[in-house]
Amino acid sequence: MLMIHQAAHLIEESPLLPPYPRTASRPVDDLSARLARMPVKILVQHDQLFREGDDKTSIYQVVEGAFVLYRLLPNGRRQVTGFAVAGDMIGLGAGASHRCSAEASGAAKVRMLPALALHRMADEDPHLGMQLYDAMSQELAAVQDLLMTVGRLNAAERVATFLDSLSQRNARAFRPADRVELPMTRCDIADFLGLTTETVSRTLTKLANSGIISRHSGHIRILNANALEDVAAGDQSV
Amino acid sequence: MLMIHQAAHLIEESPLLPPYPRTASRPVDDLSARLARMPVKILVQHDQLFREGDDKTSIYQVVEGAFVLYRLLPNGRRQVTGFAVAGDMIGLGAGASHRCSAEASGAAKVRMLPALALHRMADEDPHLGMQLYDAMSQELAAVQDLLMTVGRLNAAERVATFLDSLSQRNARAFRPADRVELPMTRCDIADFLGLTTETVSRTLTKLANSGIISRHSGHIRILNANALEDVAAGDQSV
DNA sequence: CGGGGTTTTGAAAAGTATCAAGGCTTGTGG
DNA sequence: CCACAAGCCTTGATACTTTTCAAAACCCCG
Repeated sequence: MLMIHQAAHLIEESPLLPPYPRTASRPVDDLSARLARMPVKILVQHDQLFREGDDKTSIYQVVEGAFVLYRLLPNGRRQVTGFAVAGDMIGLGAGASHRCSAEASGAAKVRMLPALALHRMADEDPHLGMQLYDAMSQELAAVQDLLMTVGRLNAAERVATFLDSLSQRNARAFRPADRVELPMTRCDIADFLGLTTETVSRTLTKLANSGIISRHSGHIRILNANALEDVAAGDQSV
Repeated sequence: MLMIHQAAHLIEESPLLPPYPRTASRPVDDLSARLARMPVKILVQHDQLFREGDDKTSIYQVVEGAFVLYRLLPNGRRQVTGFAVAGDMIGLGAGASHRCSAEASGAAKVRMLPALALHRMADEDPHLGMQLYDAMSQELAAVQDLLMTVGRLNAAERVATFLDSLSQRNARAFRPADRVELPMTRCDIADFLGLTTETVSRTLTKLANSGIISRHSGHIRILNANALEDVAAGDQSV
């Protein structure tokens, strides 16, 4: 059961802006200020913010935790389109209904802004439209990167690319680049990369056996970043 | 060699707005009027409007012909991100450089609008930003659809989905839905769907042998639309 | 300490890519 | 008008990658 919880908790501005698994949008300046005054909703693992096809009543900004954004086929197959972490916007887009589902991958907090409020803001602030344009451009770029990864890379290249992008995200946030947290399940990663959990697992095993990474619970460590990039680029096999 | 050709040729407003292979943007209202007064550039097959990484000096609207939008990996593998036909905008996006290459798949004409002019328009017209936001939202939706197709469908489902979407595009344009033009090469289709040309060809052969389609030069005919949708949905194999 | 879910591992099967060659189209030039 | 050349498309045989099915190992939490 979802709960609304009032709290004056400021969103820490995370300085990372990776080109990749980030499919959710980065905060839009004017929006951030407005959102800071909005109520916080608390979610537990597997709570859904919304589902594909739902009316777009609100947009959200992640305060804490991580979300998995995905679409489902009638037969149950799933494509994860992105992961959203603290600072990311979820639910932007001009349509009247959500084009994907958003689910908390663990305990999480979001701020919510009614879609109507966003429209009012757009009428009043002539710059907001261009800021939203900018945010969507970045989302588009991220999905195009993912499309290339899924459409043209083999399993090892996909997994290595994924780890490398997370590592680079850390570097941008001035965190150690060699420790990569994996808050999502193998299944989430597989559905993101267009693989099966077994293939993801096997590939991680091979990378570990090659001495390129080491596995630990909840995270992996990159032992040889150059080799990882070589694998991602297809210049080295595992 | 590319040539600039002045002509007062009005862009015919094509009524189609498919959710799918359309990755290029639909014209934005205020933009259309402005573009109608811009010069027309004439291109021949394989002429490139721009390449990935080029400075974004102009944006374009297709007047005639078709364009292939794609990204390349260092090793030459290619992912086609979309096809642009008459009426579509090419090159929209907030970044300073192009994120993909655009190549004419045959003789083509475009109108070009300098990027600076677009920025000036945005400053003057407060609605333009939201219209661009809208256009990018649609592009994003199209790429997400494609991502799902490439990441989670098998070869037969991908090809059937592709043909079905082209058919539906025709229906929306009040053209016969059973005749589907294929102005692009098998290679373009393969690079769009994340397959090889051989697999695309084999799949078309199977669909033809099943009596679902018939093949002709430059187009295919859909003989059994229901069966095609079943194949696309994975409810029927070929 | 136990139990459910996740992750890893193995063996076999299926699907797609690769390599190779032949056929078809289209446009060109004799 | 026909022959030819070049590129595109199709088809076949084979190899490889990834999935599928199955089971064991691991981990976290109560």
